[in-house]
Amino acid sequence: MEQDISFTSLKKQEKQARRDIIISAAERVFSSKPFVEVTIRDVAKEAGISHASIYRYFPDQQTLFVEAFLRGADNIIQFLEELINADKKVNIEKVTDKFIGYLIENDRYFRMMTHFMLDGSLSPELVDRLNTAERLLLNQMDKLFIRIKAKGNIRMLSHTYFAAMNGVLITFRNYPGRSKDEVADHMKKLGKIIALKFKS
Amino acid sequence: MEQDISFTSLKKQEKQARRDIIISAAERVFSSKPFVEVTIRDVAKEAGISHASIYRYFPDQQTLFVEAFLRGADNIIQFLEELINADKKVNIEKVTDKFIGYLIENDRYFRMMTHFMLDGSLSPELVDRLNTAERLLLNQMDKLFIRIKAKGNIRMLSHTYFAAMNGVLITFRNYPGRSKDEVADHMKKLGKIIALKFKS
DNA sequence: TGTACATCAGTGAACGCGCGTTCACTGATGTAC
DNA sequence: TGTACATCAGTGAACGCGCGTTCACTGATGTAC
Repeated sequence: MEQDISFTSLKKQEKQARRDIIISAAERVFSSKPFVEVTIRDVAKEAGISHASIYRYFPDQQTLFVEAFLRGADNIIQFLEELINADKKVNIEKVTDKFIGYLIENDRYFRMMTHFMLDGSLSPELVDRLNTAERLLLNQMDKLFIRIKAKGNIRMLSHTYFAAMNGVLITFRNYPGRSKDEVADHMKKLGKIIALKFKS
Repeated sequence: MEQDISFTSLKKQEKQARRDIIISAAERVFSSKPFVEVTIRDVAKEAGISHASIYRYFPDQQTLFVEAFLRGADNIIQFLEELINADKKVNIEKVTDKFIGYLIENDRYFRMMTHFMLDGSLSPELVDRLNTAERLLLNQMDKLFIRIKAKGNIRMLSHTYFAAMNGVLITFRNYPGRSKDEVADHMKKLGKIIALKFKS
């Protein structure tokens, strides 16, 4: 019986490992093209399996994409947490600069985030999970503002700061005639302006 | 001959009028569903014609959608211009509040704008036209900052302000469990925080 | 050890659908003589 | 005035494509006796 349990659980682990491989493949595909253009066939090809096999691990496309998004959201939150706790004296300019750099570097997170923010046709369950992730991110920003001793309604500041960051990244994403580096530079300059405004 | 010219030009006018009707129909459809879900068949139905007829007036879908967007962009710019010139003494809080209200009310403009900002697969010609419109909008914001005697690089302020506005509208568009009015209210509150930061 | 059976990952082919676009046609209107 | 023709808006049907998803099957592995 004990044998049996460990065999079964090992199988489950293996299945989970294969699931993870598919999610990672999905993340890679999301790096390479706009969210709405990513297909099940793309992900399967990237993972090196047949597209029909995806359905051994996920009931449908939406579930797979949500899993990939949530993993990305976790990474963003973790990065921001480390960033805020890195130094004894937190510096909002530095945090903003590095945060923008991270989101540019990990473009897929940003792609997925904006897609889910704009998509109105989400199941309530998904909206819930999305919202939980957003709240965790805002909690980190709250910590940032508390540590710089900001005045007023902290949560509202976090909302505004978060929205402004998103806006910079979305608005200048396709800055025509600029290289990737020039765009990053411009975004960081705007980020600095925002950081300074939120400092006082 | 003179007869001939006036007949021909009248025909052209009529054709243009029918084109305009289709564009208006497209705008109405864009109000009702996400950009990527709008089809040629939707627009045709809204305009009361067969979907094949669209192709008498526009070479392809993209051209029609771009025309609709540019008309929307013109409206936004005009609204902002009037807003800034409305009072003798311009008030950035008031301008921000009304501007956000306008974009919420005319949701289709915002939908189209964000779509085009995020879509990386645009023809260079379209990118150009899009950019021209964006620059006209930023020019208005420059005027705003000049009139409130802002310090520093005015254009960079406009970029930051514009991005922050976009961010607010995108980030809280699907605020779960809130009514349309509550969302508008929240956005305006965040807008006020931004306006105050840009005032000093 | 051998044999019949169960489980399940993996797959190529196919289904059903909706889309943008094109085609072949109709019918109304104006023109030439 | 009548007739043959040109123009063009409008259309239903069809084409070609790509997608998410399902199906029927194979083949490997483990289990029961």
